[in-house]
Amino acid sequence: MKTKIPTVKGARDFYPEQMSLRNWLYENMKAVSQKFGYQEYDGPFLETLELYAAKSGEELVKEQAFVFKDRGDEQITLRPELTPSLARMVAQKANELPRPIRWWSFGPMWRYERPQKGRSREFFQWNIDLLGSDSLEADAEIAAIGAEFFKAIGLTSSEVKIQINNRKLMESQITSLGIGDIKAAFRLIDRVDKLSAQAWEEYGVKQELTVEQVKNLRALLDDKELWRKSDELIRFFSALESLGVREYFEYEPTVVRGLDYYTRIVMEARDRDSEFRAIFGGGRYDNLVADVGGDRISGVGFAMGDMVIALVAEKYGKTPKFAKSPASVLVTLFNADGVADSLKSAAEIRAGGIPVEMFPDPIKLDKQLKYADAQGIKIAVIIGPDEAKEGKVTIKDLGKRVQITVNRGEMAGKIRELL
RNA sequence: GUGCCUGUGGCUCAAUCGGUUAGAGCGCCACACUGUGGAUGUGGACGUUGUGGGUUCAAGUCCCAUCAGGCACCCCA
Repeated sequence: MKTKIPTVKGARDFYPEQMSLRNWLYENMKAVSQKFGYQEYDGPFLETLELYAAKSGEELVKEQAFVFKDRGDEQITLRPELTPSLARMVAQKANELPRPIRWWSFGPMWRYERPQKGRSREFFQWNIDLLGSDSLEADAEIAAIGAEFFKAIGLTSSEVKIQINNRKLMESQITSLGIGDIKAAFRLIDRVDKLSAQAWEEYGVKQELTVEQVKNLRALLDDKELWRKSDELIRFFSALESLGVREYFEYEPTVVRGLDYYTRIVMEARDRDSEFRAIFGGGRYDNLVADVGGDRISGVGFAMGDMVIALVAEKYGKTPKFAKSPASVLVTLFNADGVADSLKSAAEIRAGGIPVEMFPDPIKLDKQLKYADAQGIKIAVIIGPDEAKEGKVTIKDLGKRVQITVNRGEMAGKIRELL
C-alpha cells in the first residue's frame, strides 16, 4: 500500500473533490468575466526567458521561474505569470484587434518558491485585462469585476476588501520629499507592516534615505485621505460608486505591489482579518505592450491565484458541498438474469436527459443502496424478479425513504417528477 | 535561496526520564440483515513510526543527512 513515487514538490493532485472546487472557481470567474463582455483566451505554457527579462521584476524571473534549456540550447521558461504573454499577443495583432480589448484566462502558472499555505509551485490563476483604453473608468471596471466575483461566490464586503493606491501619486509625493530612488522607497513602503518602527527606519537608512525622509514617508503612509490629491483616484472611486460596489474598496497608501510594470492604479484584495496573503493583485501597466515590441497600448488588469481564494472561501463557508456523483439515479442490478433489464432501464432514463449510474455487479442490494448513499445519489431503481415478471420497476427516493412501483413506461417520467 | 518548527495505520491524534507485543477514535471491510440504505452491535484488515545512516544493552523518543509541508524572511497569486 505504499506509493513510493512522490509528487513533485509544490505540485498538487486534484482528486474529484479538489477538482470540483477548482471548477467552481472557474465557473464563477467565467460567468463574471462574460457578464462584463470579456473573451476567453490563453497563451502558451512555455515561453522564452527574454519575454520576462526586462519587465516582470528581477526576482520573479531570475530566482522564481522554472527555466531550462531545450535541445537547441534555448532558454525556456514555464510561465510564472500571464501578463507578458498577453502583452505579446496583443502587440502581434495590434492592428487587427478592435479596441478596447477585453480578455480573460484561467490556467496554470509555475514559480520556483518554497511552498507555504496559499502558495505552491504550480498554481492556477485567473487573469483579466482591459487594454487599449487610458480611461479611469477602465481601471474601475476591472476593479469592479473583482468585487463582483466576490459577490458571486458569496463573499461580502465585511469579509474581504480591495485596497487601492496610485503609483503615480506615490511617486510625486516621494519625489517632493526629496527622495530620488523611487524603487527603494517602494521597497520600503512594502515592508511597513512587516517591520517594527525602528527596524523600518534602519532599513530606510540602509536604502540611503535620511532619517528625516523616512519620517516624512511614514507620515505619508498614515494619511488615508491622500487619495484626494489624485484626480485619477477621485474619478476611480466615483466610478466604483456608480457601479454599486464601492463598499468593497478602500484607499491604502501602503499598497504599491511588487511587479515593476505597474505605472498608475494598483490594487490588492485581502480578507478583512488579513489572515491570508493577497487574494488578487493588479493595476495599470502603460508600457508593457510597447516593451515587448508593440505600439504603446495601455492596459489594466489583475491576477487571482486559486489557492488563497479557496482558503478564504473555505474560511467563510462559501464553498459548495461536494456532489460526489454527477448522477442523480442509480440503477441497481439484482441478479445476473436482470442485466438486460437494468441496462435498458438505465438507457431509457438517460434518454430522458437524466444522468444515471448503473451498478455493474449483482451484489447484495443493501450494498448497492449504501453505495448510492455514499455517492450522494438521490434515487435508486430496483428491478428484481417480482418487478421483471410484471414489466415494472421500483423507484426509491433515498432522501424521503419512500418507494413506488410503476410500469416501465412511466419510469423516466416518474423519476423526473421526483428530482 | 536563508532561519525555525513538524512528520506515527486512509484521516485526526496518543505512547511518563529512550525500556518489553506502538494504542485510540473516525473511516474502511465482513457479519447480524438469504429483495432494501446513512443507526446499532460484533468481528476484521491496515504501521519495518517520511526515508537513509549513527549513538545505545535498548530509539517513535537522542544525533546527522535527506525528502515533504508549516511559519518567518525573500517574493508574490
